[in-house]
Amino acid sequence: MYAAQVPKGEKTSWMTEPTSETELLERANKLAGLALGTLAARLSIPVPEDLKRQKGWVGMLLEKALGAVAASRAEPDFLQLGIELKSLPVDHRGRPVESTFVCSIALPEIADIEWEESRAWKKLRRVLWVPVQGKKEIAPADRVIGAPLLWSPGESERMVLRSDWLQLSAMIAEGRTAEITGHLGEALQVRPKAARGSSRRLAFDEDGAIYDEQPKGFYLRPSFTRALLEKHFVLPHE
DNA sequence: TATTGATCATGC
DNA sequence: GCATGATCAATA
Repeated sequence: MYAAQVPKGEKTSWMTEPTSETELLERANKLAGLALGTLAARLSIPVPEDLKRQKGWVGMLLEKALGAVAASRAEPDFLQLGIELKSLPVDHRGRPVESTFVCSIALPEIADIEWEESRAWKKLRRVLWVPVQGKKEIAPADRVIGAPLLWSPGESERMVLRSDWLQLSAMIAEGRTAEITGHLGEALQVRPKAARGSSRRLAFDEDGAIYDEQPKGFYLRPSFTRALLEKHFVLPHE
């Protein structure tokens, strides 16, 4: 049915990994202006009424539409290209309405890792941001996809990210994870990341004693993603 | 109302 | 259980 409306060759291209940045960007540009319901119909993917029980639905949909390989791994979505795909929920002014999850924190190993070798940096060194209307008032099917941004942090952004990461990972390495809250970090913060409150993983305190604590992850604050969008797009003030 | 802490689905 | 994809919802 919908297949007849798809130009020849395009349907299969959605299923394969893009081989260049240009190809990825071309695909992403074609999605701009589309409602999620329209895209989902093309891919024969059911659309949920809301995202309460399918919080990652938008991200998964974009992955399929752009040809990312669906697999769990602590590497960028487009491995060959070294590019991470991130959907970014925005309000009517184009401002992010949520923080952006970056990566989980491997407590035992973070002590001996350099920033340049960190999971966080590997994910953030090159990101394809795809803004999507993200206000709850708009049903998922009606949310419109925005213009994509292929981004790498600039010098000042790198400094801020590195500084936050250094501070937070040092605290973890010193066994001071109990002192870490979401208040810390200018751009990068540490927050819980788990399937349930009872999830536990190994950690150690200042005396080196091992104990269980809630799994945590790095998140990008909305102020940071807002600034990077404003740097590349003209967004309304107010 | 902005932000932090809690939570949901899926795959291996 | 832990990685991926995130948003929900209580609270400051």
